[in-house]
Amino acid sequence: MSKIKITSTNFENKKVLEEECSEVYAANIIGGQWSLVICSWLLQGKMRFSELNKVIPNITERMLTLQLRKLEQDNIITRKVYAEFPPKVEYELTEIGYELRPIIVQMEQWGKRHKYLNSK
Amino acid sequence: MSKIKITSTNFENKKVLEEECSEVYAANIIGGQWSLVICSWLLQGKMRFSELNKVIPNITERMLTLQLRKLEQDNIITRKVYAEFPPKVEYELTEIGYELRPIIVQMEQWGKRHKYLNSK
DNA sequence: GACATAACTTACATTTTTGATAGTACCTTA
DNA sequence: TAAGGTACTATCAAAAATGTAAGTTATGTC
Repeated sequence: MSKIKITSTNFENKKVLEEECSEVYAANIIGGQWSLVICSWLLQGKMRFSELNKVIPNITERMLTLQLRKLEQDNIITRKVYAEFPPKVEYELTEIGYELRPIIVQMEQWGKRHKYLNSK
Repeated sequence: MSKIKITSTNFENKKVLEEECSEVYAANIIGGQWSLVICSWLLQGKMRFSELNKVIPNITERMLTLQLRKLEQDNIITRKVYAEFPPKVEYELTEIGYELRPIIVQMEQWGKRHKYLNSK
């Protein structure tokens, strides 16, 4: 996360692929280890940092911060800071963020089916 | 790829998440850097190793092999070896593999829309 | 003045993924 | 006998992602 060297072959490969395949472009945006869980929760409405931290098992504050920053950079979520004490920050999906819903729903269904088939 | 330490925190986190979120489970299967491109091509029908190598820009034989092996392990593709010379190996999506189509299509559409919005 | 709280940062370590390069086995054709 | 095609493997190195643990900041409360 965050430190992609723009001189690396890996970066170059991703760039080329993203240009040619929009599905890879999408995957690179929502492909972080915790991105999908975060988005899933946010589909139900905005949440605070601490709430996300609570409902997502095992994520560290560091990783949560990193993923939220990336999602914000990619315009998937917005970040709203309240001038209160103690601090309060709310995260919410953007319009295009909410449009991830059908993808997430389908992935969930597919995942369930795949699990089921593999358990037979 | 391939060498996940089952004692690592990362492994544990993935396991727990996959159990709770089928969409994360799905993402872990199709989330490799090249998996989606491979699947996209295979949606059009079976292909040989060398054909995939040709149409996918910049992928190395090593990475192609690794990804194909993983997809095979996960029952997304089948591998058929012909007893010919020169060697001929064909890869084809399984039934559940073909069922990725709607996901891929939607990710592609979403990706395009996202790109468009971000360019404005 | 010590302590708590929410939302972070920072520095460092480990794990995981990807890349570069060279080599292998097998058979066929020149 | 040598060269060439196909589908790989093996080794080593680099880059990228994730995890651990300890701060930090700003302000209210006891």
